Amino acid sequence: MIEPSLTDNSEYPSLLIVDDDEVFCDVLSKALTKRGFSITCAHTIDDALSLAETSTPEYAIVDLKLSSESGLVLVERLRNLDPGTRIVMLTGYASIATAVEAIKLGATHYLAKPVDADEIMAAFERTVGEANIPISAHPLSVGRLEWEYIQRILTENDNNISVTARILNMHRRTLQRKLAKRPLRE
Amino acid sequence: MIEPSLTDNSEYPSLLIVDDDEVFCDVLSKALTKRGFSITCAHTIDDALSLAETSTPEYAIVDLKLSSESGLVLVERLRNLDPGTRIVMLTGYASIATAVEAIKLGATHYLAKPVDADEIMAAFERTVGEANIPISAHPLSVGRLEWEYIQRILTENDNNISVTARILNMHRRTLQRKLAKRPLRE
DNA sequence: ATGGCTATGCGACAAATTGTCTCAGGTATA
DNA sequence: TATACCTGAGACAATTTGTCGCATAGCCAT
Repeated sequence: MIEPSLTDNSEYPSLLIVDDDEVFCDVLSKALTKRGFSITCAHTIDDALSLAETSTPEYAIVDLKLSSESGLVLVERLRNLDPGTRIVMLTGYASIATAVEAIKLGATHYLAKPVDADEIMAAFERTVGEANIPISAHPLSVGRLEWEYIQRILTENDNNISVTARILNMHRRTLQRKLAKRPLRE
Repeated sequence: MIEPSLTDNSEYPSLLIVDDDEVFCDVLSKALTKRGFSITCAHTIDDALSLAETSTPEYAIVDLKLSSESGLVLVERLRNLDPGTRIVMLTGYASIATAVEAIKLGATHYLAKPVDADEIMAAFERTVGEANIPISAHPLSVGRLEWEYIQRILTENDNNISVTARILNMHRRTLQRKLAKRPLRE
């Protein structure tokens, strides 16, 4: 738990980091402080919300997988508190399905870990249409395709693992194990 | 179920398919006609735009990779013509970056090929949050998805097993064995 | 509160699939 | 002919799945 910046009249823009990995929070916190932000950290959704209710941050970095809950709900809440908040979703378990959800919920951008502080900064600044997004030359590997597909069906089924396993005609234990692994890059 | 347009003289909702693969357009066109849409196809951005300017479609399916250009610009244009148009972006070269951009530009959803017609329908109806009417149409099993995907990449590479295995990041021996087996039913 | 139903996480072991290495052709091209 | 690809296939180890089982938790109706 980190102390909230009670006085928001700081000359630095406020930035809330929400990630259950404390080490990650610390490292990122330092890197962004150096870049001129006033950082606050939270490790759970509840903490993040109470901090945000006290003083809504101008920027937020939210991890998708917060222990048991999904950071997606937090994106929605933060945006309800202040539609002007710029939110970057960050995750080691990135998928197209969750990226789509995050953006629909109002996230400014969605990045896959590992990222460095500069990429995050760039993500905050980015607006639609300005960047020329390159279309990947190579199709997804079969492993990655499977991951994306699983994530999509899972999302469509409210993250219900049992239901998804049945739909996909795969053993629940197997699905469990696949989800526990990190997605392949590329 | 999707309701027919009130303004259009047709009793069926209009749907514009934009993909440079003519075969794909034809197949999809038939499948969606059967499901009660009034289909128009275009293979280039320019064609799509002039068609859309004449009569803006209620729904659109846009491929990301249109020969040289990016389907992303088309999403933007279609939305400018009519913000009510529901657009699903479809692609064989999916990536998180383009998915994020597509949604920001106003696409309703973003799907990686292969998909079947029912999944596209579901995508049109899908809104944020979750829990829509879980349409019984069960999606492909992972095995089936993989099979279709492999077949597509294989065809794109002139049936060269070695090349395909490399692209798919899988061992040639494994691909060999997968191909030796039958196409999965279901 | 109790039972019924379902979802979930995870250990353990067998069954199946993959990765790896190998060899033996086949085909094209310089 | 030498070189550089492709291909199918055998053998064996390394991994991944399928199948159990069990304990816990939430929800709902009795």
